[in-house]
Amino acid sequence: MSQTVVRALDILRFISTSPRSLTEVAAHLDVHKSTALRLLQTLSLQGFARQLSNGAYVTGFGIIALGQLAIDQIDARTIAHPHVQRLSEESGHTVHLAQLTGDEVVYVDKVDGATMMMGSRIGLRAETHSASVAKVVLAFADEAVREKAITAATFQRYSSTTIVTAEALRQELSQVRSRGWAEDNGEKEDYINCVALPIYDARGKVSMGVSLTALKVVAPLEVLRARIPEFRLSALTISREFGWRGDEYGKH
Amino acid sequence: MSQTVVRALDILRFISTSPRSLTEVAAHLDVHKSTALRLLQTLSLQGFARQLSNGAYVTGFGIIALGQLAIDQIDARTIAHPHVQRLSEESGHTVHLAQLTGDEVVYVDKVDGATMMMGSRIGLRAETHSASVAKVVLAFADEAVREKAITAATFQRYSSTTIVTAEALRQELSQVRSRGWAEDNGEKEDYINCVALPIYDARGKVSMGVSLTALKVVAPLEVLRARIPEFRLSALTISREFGWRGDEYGKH
DNA sequence: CGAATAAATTGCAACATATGCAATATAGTT
DNA sequence: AACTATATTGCATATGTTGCAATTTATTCG
Repeated sequence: MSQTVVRALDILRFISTSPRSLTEVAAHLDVHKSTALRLLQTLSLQGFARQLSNGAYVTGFGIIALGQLAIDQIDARTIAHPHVQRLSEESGHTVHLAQLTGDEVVYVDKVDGATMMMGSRIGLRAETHSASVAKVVLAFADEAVREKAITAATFQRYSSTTIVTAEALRQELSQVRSRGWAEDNGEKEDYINCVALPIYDARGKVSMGVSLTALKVVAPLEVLRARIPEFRLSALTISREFGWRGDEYGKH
Repeated sequence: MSQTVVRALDILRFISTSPRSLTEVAAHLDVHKSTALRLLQTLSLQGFARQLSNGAYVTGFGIIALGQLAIDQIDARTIAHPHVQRLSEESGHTVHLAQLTGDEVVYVDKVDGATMMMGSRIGLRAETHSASVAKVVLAFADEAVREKAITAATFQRYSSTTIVTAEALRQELSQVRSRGWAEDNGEKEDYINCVALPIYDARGKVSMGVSLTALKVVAPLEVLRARIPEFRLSALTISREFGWRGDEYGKH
């Protein structure tokens, strides 16, 4: 583990949250200002950081370019994107595609609905105990993977409906397996709800999920539930493109 | 300048082009495999790289997340985006916004037109000697900045119309200043053309440009030129939002 | 399926680099 | 102009990175 590299990457994360002065960066890393300065100089020369006219450091365009290339490289996204796009157009809602990576579920695609732009971000992890795409992927994942994710969950309460214990999450995931889809009833933001379906691959495994998200005032949970039959057709089509050959979607 | 950090960032750029094995990364960096492995392990643990099931390394989701945050942080983009979006919708063409950073011009926003998706990427630099947004920004930039950019240009020939000498570029930029807009007549890709206008800021300076891009078969240069009067209104509006108070757009 | 080959990984001592200190330069405030 | 705060640089040295050798794992071949 390279301490110097960890520090440099930590700087990148720190300056991505808001413009930061040299003094702030040194304090954040708990190193001497000359050390922080040399790391920032290296990052800047390489295009990964840049200085505003007031001296503050922000993320450089080199990161943006790499991020864009990385998004293009996500295989799952290439295959599923036309479906995600169409689902959003047809439903008018925001559609997310997320993928299991290690023991967390990460957003890999997203098309915003007509009425709103959401705070979720490609590249960020979906909350294990609230996000419906995380629930649906973990519900159908290997038990070892599921338990590891549950153990790592923070169970931070965001609203009155947030799941805040491991046992409650296990029960919820059991329900997801029974009915074949996951829900988020305002558990992260109390004015947003969504439903998610699993995507099966060639081996019949689930490592991806797709969700429909909407403001409650625009489409309450019942409205999203009513869309599940047609949503399931899309999820089936996506699954088939990933090589799934099962007979009964959502039931095995 | 931190050699270790430079190596790590070089790895990030290398693996962003296609999935790479440990052996390839070590050869690329010209270091021992154990050195490359430790750097890759550090990047992976920090979420900046990840390993595919076959052992190859690709860009991690941490980079994607940072790239998305960085895009959100670009002030120019926040202000100009509604206009860029509207311009693309109204014209049906791809619209780019680019900004001078140091001595190069970088794409900071882009909305694809109805007919096609383009290869240009937010975060990447616009070609100094061919891209119309680069020409328009440099034409109206300080002479010192312009000369530095011209000196650094590669003048690589991409098509029969590419500008390949510094003197020819200076003449081109002089013409841009005279008529008030820049053009790319298939100079990068011979089937694409575009026109670009400067954006003035509160001090009457130009550090941003906006362009309309189209396939020649869809909209030849004459068609794009014909759009300049209305395009100029948009560029004026954007300039005013950046605080410009001049009387005669494009003429001072 | 075992042998051979190639790639990946790890422990550890050497040494090259990253580090903090002190001095200096620059910017901002009173 | 004086004072304070922030940023920057040269340099000696402490320490973290490095490559080597050994080991483990994966792949290929007969």
